[in-house]
Amino acid sequence: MSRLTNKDVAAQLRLIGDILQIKGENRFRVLAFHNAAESIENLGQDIYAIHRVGALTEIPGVGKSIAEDIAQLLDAGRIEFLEQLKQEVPLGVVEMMKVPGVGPKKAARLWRELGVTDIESLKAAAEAQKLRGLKGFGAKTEEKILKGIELLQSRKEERIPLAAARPAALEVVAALRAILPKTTLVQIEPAGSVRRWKETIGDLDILAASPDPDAVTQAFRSLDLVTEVLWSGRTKSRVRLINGLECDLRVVEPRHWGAALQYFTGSKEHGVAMRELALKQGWSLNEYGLTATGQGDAAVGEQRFFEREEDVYHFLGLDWIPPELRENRGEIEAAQAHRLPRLITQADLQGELHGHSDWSDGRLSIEAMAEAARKRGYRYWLLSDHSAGLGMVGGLDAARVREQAEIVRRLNQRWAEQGVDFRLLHGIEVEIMADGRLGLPDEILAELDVVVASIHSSLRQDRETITTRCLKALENPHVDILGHPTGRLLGQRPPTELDVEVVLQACAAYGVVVEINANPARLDLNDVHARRAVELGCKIAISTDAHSAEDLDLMPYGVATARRAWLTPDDVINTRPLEEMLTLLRNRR
DNA sequence: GCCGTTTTCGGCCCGACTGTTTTCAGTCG
Repeated sequence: MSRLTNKDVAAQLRLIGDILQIKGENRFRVLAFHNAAESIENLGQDIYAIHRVGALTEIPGVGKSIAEDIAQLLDAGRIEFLEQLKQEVPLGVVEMMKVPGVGPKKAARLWRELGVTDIESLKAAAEAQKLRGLKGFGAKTEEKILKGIELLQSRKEERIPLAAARPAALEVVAALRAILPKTTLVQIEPAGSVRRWKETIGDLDILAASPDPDAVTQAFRSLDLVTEVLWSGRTKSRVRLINGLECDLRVVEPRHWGAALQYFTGSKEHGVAMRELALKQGWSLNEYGLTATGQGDAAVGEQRFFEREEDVYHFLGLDWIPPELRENRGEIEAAQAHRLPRLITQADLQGELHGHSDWSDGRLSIEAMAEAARKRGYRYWLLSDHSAGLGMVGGLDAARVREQAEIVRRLNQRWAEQGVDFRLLHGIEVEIMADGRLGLPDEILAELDVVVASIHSSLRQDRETITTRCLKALENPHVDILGHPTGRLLGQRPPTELDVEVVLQACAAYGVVVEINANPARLDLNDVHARRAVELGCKIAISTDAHSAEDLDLMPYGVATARRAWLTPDDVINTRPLEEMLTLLRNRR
């Protein structure tokens, strides 16, 4: 039996919830399965490890019953309850819920009343205009479903990388600011997962505050960036942008701004937890503000509005929670106890510890890259070109490394003479070869300031092989940093099978620093794993892995990932002054 | 099915928009 990931387990539980939903089961029972699935996906630890110590019920949202289902799945490869459910409802009917506008109720009726069992037969039925015969279904619903199927089948990736979505959201914001006067457009900001800096984005959410919502909605609908208005109401509308992204705009009155921004930033799970917390204090929380339920001290119906978001949190007894933390992973409890971490910021960084020149696959000379780093305010930058042992790009052999050393020495000498406070560190991104040996001999590695070790090839090795390979590399005392540990490329290449938990434990034990690769296509480690790494005692380096000067500007994505992982400046070594940072590396043994 | 500053029962977040319903259910986020 192949090993399951947390995501696989979550998918099975979610499927149970979906089938129950189609069967019309109690919605809270459905919710329980969906909540448990969400919770397992957000877990920093491998679910097998939790199961091994019998701690499944300690996972939030997992009780006795769901714990038994998970145990069955991990031990026997199948959940008996799910197998029964699959006998009752065809999987194609569950799939039908992916079509926009088709939920559990419609899917169930299409199946029972028309005999439609999957998306293909749904399409055929809609084309034959059979849907409009059903009570509650009309011609518009039929068209909407056909269009939805087309959209679904044309779309390859459901979510796009933040680096593509964020500029698009900012562009919409800038375009509206350019058209509307400040008196009409009092506030406007991207909300949703863009504001939380989530690594991938489903659609864009933008929030505006205005005394004249119609004017803002009108301007939004007629932007040049908009190709299609999907629907549009009094305060809320959805369009498709020229880049294919869907974008929602919500307009509220200025006095509602604080509550609305809290509401539309999400995540859904954070929002639900916040509204539950408010209820306990006798207030119902929505996007407009708080309304007293009569269960607390305030009189029923009493309302509170907030022009600033922080005041919503403060009113409920919480410190303001940075958007990056809003995933219901303990941030509300921490804010209540006034124990939120002092999150790292870009300004805390003093240098970078992973980058390339034209000696391997970078675009610029060593000097140009170093100057680009210096211009961005860094005090040090690590030149770490690829080593030999990596077939696809011209990796450096021992002789070339020594040639580089001379160039680095001369550049540093020149800056020193000019009184420039900048140091070019000489390192390598040494290849961890398929058998775990490194791409350069130890005596060369010993001559370098910092060694980053990474995997770029034989990415499809099985879990045990690639984990053992990585552990072997970590044992080498010259390895300082483990680069982009899982090798994933968002939307292009899945992570390797690497047992991240075991590797992080080894990094903690050996004192190897773990990288958060800031390139938005990588973000590797991701937020959940980075948080786990620090829990296990690892230190982190955040680096862009720059191959050009512009790549250096990708750092905000790495910082955001670190913030989503709850990291403080203390957890990250490149917040330290040069000598202190180097001492940390050298003292690891 | 889960959970506990209403703790082993009785709750479980909230509202906008659409389509087709003449008063609201379904979907979505």
